[in-house]
Amino acid sequence: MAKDSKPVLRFAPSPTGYLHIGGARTALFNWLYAKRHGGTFLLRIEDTDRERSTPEAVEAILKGMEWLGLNWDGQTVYQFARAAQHRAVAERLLAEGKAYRCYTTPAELDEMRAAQRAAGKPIRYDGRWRDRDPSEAPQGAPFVIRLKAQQEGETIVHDKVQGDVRFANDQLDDMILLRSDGTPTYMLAVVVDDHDMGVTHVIRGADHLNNAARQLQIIQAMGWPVPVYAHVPLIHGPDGAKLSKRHGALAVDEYRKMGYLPEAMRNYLLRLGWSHGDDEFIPTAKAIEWFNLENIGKSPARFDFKKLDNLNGQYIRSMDDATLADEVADFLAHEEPPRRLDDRARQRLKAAMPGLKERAKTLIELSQGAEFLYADGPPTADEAAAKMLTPEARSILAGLVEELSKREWKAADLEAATRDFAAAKGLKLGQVAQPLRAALTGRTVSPPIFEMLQILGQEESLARLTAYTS
RNA sequence: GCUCCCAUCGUCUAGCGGUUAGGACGCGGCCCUCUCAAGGCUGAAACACGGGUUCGAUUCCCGUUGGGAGCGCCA
Repeated sequence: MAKDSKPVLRFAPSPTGYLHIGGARTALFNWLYAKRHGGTFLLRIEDTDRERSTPEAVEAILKGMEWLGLNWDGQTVYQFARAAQHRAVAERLLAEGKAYRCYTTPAELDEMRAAQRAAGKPIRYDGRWRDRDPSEAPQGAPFVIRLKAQQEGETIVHDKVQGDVRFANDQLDDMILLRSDGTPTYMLAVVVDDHDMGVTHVIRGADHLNNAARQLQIIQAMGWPVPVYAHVPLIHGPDGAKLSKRHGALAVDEYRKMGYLPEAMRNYLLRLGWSHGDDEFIPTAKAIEWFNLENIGKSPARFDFKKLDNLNGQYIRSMDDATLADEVADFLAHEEPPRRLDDRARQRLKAAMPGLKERAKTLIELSQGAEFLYADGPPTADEAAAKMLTPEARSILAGLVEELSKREWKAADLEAATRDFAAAKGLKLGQVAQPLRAALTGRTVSPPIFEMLQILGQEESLARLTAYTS
């Protein structure tokens, strides 16, 4: 990268499954770096595996990126569409004597690997066609094109996260560039695409570190500039093993359904493997300002829902009430089946939000905690609430309703009335407030009850309370 | 088997030769309190092991052990 030019980043998932949490973090790091340096963030779908790539997976990846707010620049590049360019590079390498045709059959390769395994030898292509004269080629037999890789010296990957990683060239075999059906392999395709797209920085999972050395050999053979590499350690499950569906390797869409906020996800993912001193709460603007490659940790991290929950709760609390109310309404509308809140429900939701939001870690908890606001009439009491509404409690409630009816329907007045009532009866406030809560909300847990009385209004509140006093 | 990477509280991490090893999540206690939260205070909790280098190692080097990734005509 020239000193004054802007970096070009890319996220290059293969559409063989949904966008999982590891891919999401890789995308986030690329996106942040591009934003930080005023660069470009591209998206390339690596769909050269025709067998396993699906349109559904492409859709899921695009949706996931959008939900996470990771917008990319320009058109999405589909790798398969660029096969001709990939092939041209292979042909050029062949013409220059930097690649060769290999006629080894899959069966022969299997046999070779089995023998190597049995002998405890490293498993790699033995180069049996590397130096053969083309005239020895079997007529009309299928062949692949292999890179005539450097065999001496070493290939060094200068990595921003891993440091200088050295590979002895005799450990790297002659990789396939073009398959026997003429289609390019991943190794060739990435290198050619990154070059053609002007990619200057490659931030990707550490599972590609070994590949980097091989890709470097192609880059060198072509005499192309080498991008800056940053191989990010993988994310592990809670048990330390590779992340799988068992733990956190869910589609990012699942996190949406679990009620997490995109910004909280970004914050959590960022802190998983990257740090900025003791900072934990890092809104996106700060993340863009602070993100760098130097502070990416070298060891794999485990996914922890508890911490995500906490962070999500912090974001919920920091949001303004109107936005959050819309967020909840939107979340409910996406449920199966969808639930639509009418205007009154929305107004109550917004009004109750200050009390609601500090009691929820996810949108699910938030919407459930507000359940009693959505519809009129006495809510169905849950088990604990029903148990609390004993005959004694009901008679206390009856007395309270009488006092409340005389007051102005304002939280402070209602609370004063209730306190007076409790004092007069020789009861603790809780002995009155809890039955009140149970009758009004159907729960034993709720936001401050006097505020809820005010939000529900006199008519609705009394309707709910008297349902238990007659 | 071969190559490569990693190793600080249970988890995420700060630390970049000399610190009472810091923060966050989670967990315990106290305070606040109409419930539950939130908030405040507080407690328990870590340098994997063995050799070096050094006046001095969590920090630098080597090894061991333990994790992980890769070794396809997959990406």
